[in-house]
Amino acid sequence: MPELPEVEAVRRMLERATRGARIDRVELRRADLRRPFPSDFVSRLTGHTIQSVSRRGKYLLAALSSGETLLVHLGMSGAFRTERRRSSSRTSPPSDPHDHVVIVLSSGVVVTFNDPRRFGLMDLIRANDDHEALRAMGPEPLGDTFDAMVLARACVGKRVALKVLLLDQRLVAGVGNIYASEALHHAGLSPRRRASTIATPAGAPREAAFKLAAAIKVVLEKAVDANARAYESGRFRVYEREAKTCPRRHCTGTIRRITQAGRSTYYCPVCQR
DNA sequence: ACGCCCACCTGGAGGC
DNA sequence: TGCCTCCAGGTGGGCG
Repeated sequence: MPELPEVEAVRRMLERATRGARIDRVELRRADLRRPFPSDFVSRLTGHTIQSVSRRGKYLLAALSSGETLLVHLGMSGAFRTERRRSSSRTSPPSDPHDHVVIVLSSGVVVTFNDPRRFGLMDLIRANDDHEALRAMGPEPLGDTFDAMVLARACVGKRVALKVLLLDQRLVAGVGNIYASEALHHAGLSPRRRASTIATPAGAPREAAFKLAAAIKVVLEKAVDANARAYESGRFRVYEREAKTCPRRHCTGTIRRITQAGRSTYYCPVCQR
């Protein structure tokens, strides 16, 4: 599930469910996800209040009253669910073998992190600089700091395919395999095109860079809105639509699936150049 | 520095 | 029914 729009939906849900509540109890069901939890993870959470839940790229950041921040990445299959604690029940709530972390809040809300593939990540940091991925992360695509100039400068001299570059979180934060395909289709650009071709050697944006920067914003904004209304938004223009007719008006192409850097890319060879 | 490959892990879908 | 293969929306380490 989780690229920027889905992570943003989770952020909104978590903020509503947890903001201002104190963490009364933390239950760790295993010692690691993709990496081990900090050894003092439980004690550094317990007793502190969740002040806000923000997002950076695909990471969630819960600011705690202790001054520390709980950092969460959902990986491929991570998900949170929240429920009210049933008062006086001594039996544990229904759980699944992939419920790895259970956080009980003073408000009576129980937040459970479930992650079958365990590609997720949880850590505690004091500042954003404490975490390598955050330090190196590119601009937020929906903010003012990301535009065609930034995109073009990052493309200078790069022989990688555009699609592959879009997955690099150091270029722009939060774009994943689905929205990379979607943005390229929206921009009318081939996913196989070398990144360097959208900028001049000096790093100035060509027409394609303006189109692509704008397309990234439009596609992600729409998905954020759609996710805010209903969780599984589900309608993509090219992703998982191999052999279907290209949805672009007046285009008669057929969507193709190719593999780039080991991942599926979907595109229309007719209208994406 | 760059670009490519693969490993990390489980589960679901589809073929035989 | 079962067994096998392939596929999955992310990351990062290691290699040439």
